[in-house]
Amino acid sequence: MKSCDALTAMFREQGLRVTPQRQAIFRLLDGDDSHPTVESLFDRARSEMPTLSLKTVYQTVHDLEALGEVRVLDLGTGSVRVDPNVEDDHHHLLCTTCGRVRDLPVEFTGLHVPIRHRRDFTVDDVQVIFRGRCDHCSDRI
Amino acid sequence: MKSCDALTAMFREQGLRVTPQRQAIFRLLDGDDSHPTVESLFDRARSEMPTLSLKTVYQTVHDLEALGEVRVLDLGTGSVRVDPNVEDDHHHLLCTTCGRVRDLPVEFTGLHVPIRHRRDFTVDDVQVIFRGRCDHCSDRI
DNA sequence: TTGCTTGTCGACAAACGTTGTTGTTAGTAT
DNA sequence: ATACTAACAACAACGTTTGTCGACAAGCAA
Repeated sequence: MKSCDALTAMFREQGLRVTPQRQAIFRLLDGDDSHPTVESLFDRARSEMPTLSLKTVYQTVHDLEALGEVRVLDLGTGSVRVDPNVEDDHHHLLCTTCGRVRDLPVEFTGLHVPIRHRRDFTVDDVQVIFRGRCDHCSDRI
Repeated sequence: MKSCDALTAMFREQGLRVTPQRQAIFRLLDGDDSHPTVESLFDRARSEMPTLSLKTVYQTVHDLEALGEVRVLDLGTGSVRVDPNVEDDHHHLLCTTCGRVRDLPVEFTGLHVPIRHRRDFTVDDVQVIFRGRCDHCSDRI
């Protein structure tokens, strides 16, 4: 994701307005590698801006996604997660116990659909999800 | 997934009762490689058993999952999908336009977490999702 | 069969994450 | 400063999934 200033310029350029609400969300996402849910972003933003609505957070996240500045992940945890890291190609480790997501900055080779199965299908994107348990959760069995 | 008869025996063995509703669901899932949603299973089952409730379908699907006879997939399409193919290790092709899911019966080599990222994490399962467009959807742009 | 026990059914409603609606506020360009 | 209009907060609705519960039916023993 670009810097808050760059996002501000980019939003203006697209005819999108830069409001205090949006700037707060920019700031929260900047450098956040915890893959927060929209709800948790909302909670954090609301502590400094109590009247903020959840809808606004969703809207801003969708705008950022449309501009390619964040990626919205659905890893089957019940709610989507916001990943501001769109610069580096990466995959994800998901702890099925606590739900935490970690980036896996590795590019796998050979990850393509064999020709005999590729027929009738155009691949845009490959996503690899490693499910398991982080040690924090393994310890507390 | 095993045959309807085998499932019947397996359910009884586990102390689960075999009802006409469950048998109808067994029959619908047997040989179905369309990765139906619970809702679509419900619709089809209801055409031959109008009083069936959606809850019963969910319950039966979860029972089948607990016995390891189906896999419940959440590919971020908004609803979970039932995959009766648990015999062959496989991944999935997902059409982001129509939502159709296709099996990809390929085993990728080299799909493991590099040592330096594996620390603090125990991997149980790897899932690869190829997103794109099936030709049926590419044609109708 | 009969009766008992226990798990299941189906109707209803609620939980959850997400999106639509609406009148009002406020960012932006002129 | 003004006008235009997108974005806001508040609220309600949506779709998917789960909880509750009385009535019922499957399975078992005799």
